[in-house]
Amino acid sequence: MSGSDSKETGLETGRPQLQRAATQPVFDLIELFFFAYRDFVSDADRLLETYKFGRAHHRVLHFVSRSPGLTIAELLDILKITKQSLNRVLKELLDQRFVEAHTGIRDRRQRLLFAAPRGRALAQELARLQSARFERALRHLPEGARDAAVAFLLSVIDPAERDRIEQFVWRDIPQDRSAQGRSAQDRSSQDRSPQSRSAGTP
Amino acid sequence: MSGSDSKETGLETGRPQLQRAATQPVFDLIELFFFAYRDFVSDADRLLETYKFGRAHHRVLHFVSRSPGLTIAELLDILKITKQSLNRVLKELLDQRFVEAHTGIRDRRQRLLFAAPRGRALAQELARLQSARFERALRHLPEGARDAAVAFLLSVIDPAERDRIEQFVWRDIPQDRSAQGRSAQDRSSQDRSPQSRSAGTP
DNA sequence: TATTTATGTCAATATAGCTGACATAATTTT
DNA sequence: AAAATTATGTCAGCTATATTGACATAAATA
Repeated sequence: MSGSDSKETGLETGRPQLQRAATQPVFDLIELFFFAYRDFVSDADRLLETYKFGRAHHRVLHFVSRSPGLTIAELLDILKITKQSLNRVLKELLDQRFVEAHTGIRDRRQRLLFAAPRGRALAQELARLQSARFERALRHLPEGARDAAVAFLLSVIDPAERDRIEQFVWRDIPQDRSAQGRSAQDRSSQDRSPQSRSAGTP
Repeated sequence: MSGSDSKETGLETGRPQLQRAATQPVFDLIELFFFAYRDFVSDADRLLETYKFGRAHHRVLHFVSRSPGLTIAELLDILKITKQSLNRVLKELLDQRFVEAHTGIRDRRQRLLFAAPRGRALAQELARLQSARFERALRHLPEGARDAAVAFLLSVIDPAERDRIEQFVWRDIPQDRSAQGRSAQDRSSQDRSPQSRSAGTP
């Protein structure tokens, strides 16, 4: 499995990148991804502290806010945690009225989750903070950097998840107030790279 | 959201961006970053399980392996955790001989950390796994996607940290065996950081 | 010599996750 | 209608990762 590669580099020889790629780890991407993510979450962390909330609360609040009417099962599927883990933080968000749950209409077993006003406000502020970091980053990057970043991140995601996530991220949100965004066509217009889309690859 | 783009994006114009940026969160980047990172770490997680190690072990092993002779203080500075937190995992890595510590020569209070053979092997395998994800991603992206990703991630990092990290990531590694190599794009070769090392950083 | 530095360690606490077992109500199947 | 399945909740206990605070020791420095 591992080992195997030990001496052969093909790097010094100035070989084409492809070959090197296959043998030499891309340390820079690995490390930059780590550092970038660490700083990315730190913005929100600081604000959350003032509410005595953690990252788990943030994630729940974010996705509930982004998807009014989300069910527990859907949320679990997005977060990929157990219901016991979810329940702890969700309960706090419910108790403190950052989130509301309404019994499902079609299926009364379900609980449809909605961000309450204060939850919406907090979610918005958190998103604003994190957006600011990206905006600052993009401001100094060349044209097309945003699309390139989107395409890259999307490609890093598990192919099996990619389509679902893509749909989630750019779907039309059944939102009531805050400005809405991106429809399918919207995207295709300014769209990202050619084959950046999806794993379709196969 | 970020939606609006096509028209008021400002990206194309190069400047007005400020306006949109300030008002509409870039939900896509926020969410894609979250999902991409989640999948990124999951590769390593699976392998680490078989050793009964966690992410904390991975990080320590990775940076020690990448920086033979790293001191405790330097490692703490990279990881941004407390020495108590570090000590728990480091002790396990030392006990199980994935990492070795040698008394410093210039300063005998210091412990210089090195990856032992098994540690080097594991670190390499972990890096290989994570690299594979990036390689797969880049394979389907247009020319220049790698540079764009690097530039993006770097820009997302706190400006205060950026130089130090940049130097860390692309410096020449005092490596003994495994083939070395700087990336294709090759930064203007910069060697050891001016102030990167040590906590000296005021 | 006195102080500072690099590191280690003990104890208590918090957060975020996990497994397993069991409970309840609502829906679906038979 | 009874039985099975589904959506959700909950109790209990465990783990991993992190924190703060206090204190200890050896080596380097002032």
